[in-house]
Amino acid sequence: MDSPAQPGPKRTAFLLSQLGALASSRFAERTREIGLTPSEAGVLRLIGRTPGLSQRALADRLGAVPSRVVPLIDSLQARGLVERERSSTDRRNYELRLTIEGAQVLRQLREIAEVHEAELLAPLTGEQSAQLGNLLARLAGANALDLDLHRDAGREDPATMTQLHR
Amino acid sequence: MDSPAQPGPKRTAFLLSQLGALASSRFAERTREIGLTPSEAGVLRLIGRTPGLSQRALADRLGAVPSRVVPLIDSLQARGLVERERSSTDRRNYELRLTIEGAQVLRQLREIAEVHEAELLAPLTGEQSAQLGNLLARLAGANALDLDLHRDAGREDPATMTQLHR
DNA sequence: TATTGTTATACTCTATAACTATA
DNA sequence: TATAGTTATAGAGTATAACAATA
Repeated sequence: MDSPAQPGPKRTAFLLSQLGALASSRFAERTREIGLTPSEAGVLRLIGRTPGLSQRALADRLGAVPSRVVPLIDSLQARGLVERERSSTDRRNYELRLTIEGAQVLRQLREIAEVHEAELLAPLTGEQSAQLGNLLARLAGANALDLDLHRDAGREDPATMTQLHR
Repeated sequence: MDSPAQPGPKRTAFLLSQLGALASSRFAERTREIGLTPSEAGVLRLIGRTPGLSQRALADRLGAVPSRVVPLIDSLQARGLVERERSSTDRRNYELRLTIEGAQVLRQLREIAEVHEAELLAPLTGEQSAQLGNLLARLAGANALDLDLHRDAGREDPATMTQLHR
């Protein structure tokens, strides 16, 4: 049915693109099951990590435009997962925080991420998975990938798969 | 460096998503320099591999809808890279082929892919690159990925995520 | 009646820029 | 004047479904 993979060039970069897309799409499918888009999942994760941050700061960390953040927070707020509170020191901006329910959903999200990872790497042995993780980490570091979202990974590493900006 | 103990989730799936997106976006940037979107590049590759195929067959292999293929071929044809010829056995469908120029652009595309891969994997040693290629191939095989396609972003599911190029 | 390709339409997502309220 | 947030609008990209030609 499909051609024999072969010609000259290796296809590692190609595979990386495809598998990355597959991983993103599978993760999106899982978050959808709990009523969240990947973007919303990313927002919950960032607010959980930095309670009290403003929409502007959130937009910056997402690499998004402020106007885009508005309906995102609107939706999460309408579902009771996030709350806006006017800053007492500068009434122009909000301080964003997770509600109790929001924190609970974030925990669900972390479980989802673990299951997602386990299933994705199921075809590999434990050693192979570790190897893959190391190689990818090396690539990410060398490419100065936006690990901004991952620095500080000391204790609360949320492991959300997708950000707003792709 | 790496948090060893702890139920802290690994981040391999996350890295895979991020690096895949990075690889796709870098490749898109390169194809754009020769006036092609990633989708168009994929079309050229498929036609080059299977000369004479119909738009319907192309759509199927792209995981796209036939109506989407029309403007894609229109554009490539207008630039003299692809030609439509009515099938003599079934006049309903076209047989798609690359023109001389189209074949030339396809060769450019292959060079671009090689450079792209080399730069992406530059941070790794040759052995590490080979290792990574093997691990990714194993994952792709286990997940029944179609290795002929160059997917830009999540596909695999009718209602998935947004595509990435701009 | 079924199928290939086409067109027309609508929907989704996103950015841009104008607007308000605070500073 | 500058900044946080909001709203309105437009643009790109895509799918859906009706359509014409051919089988």
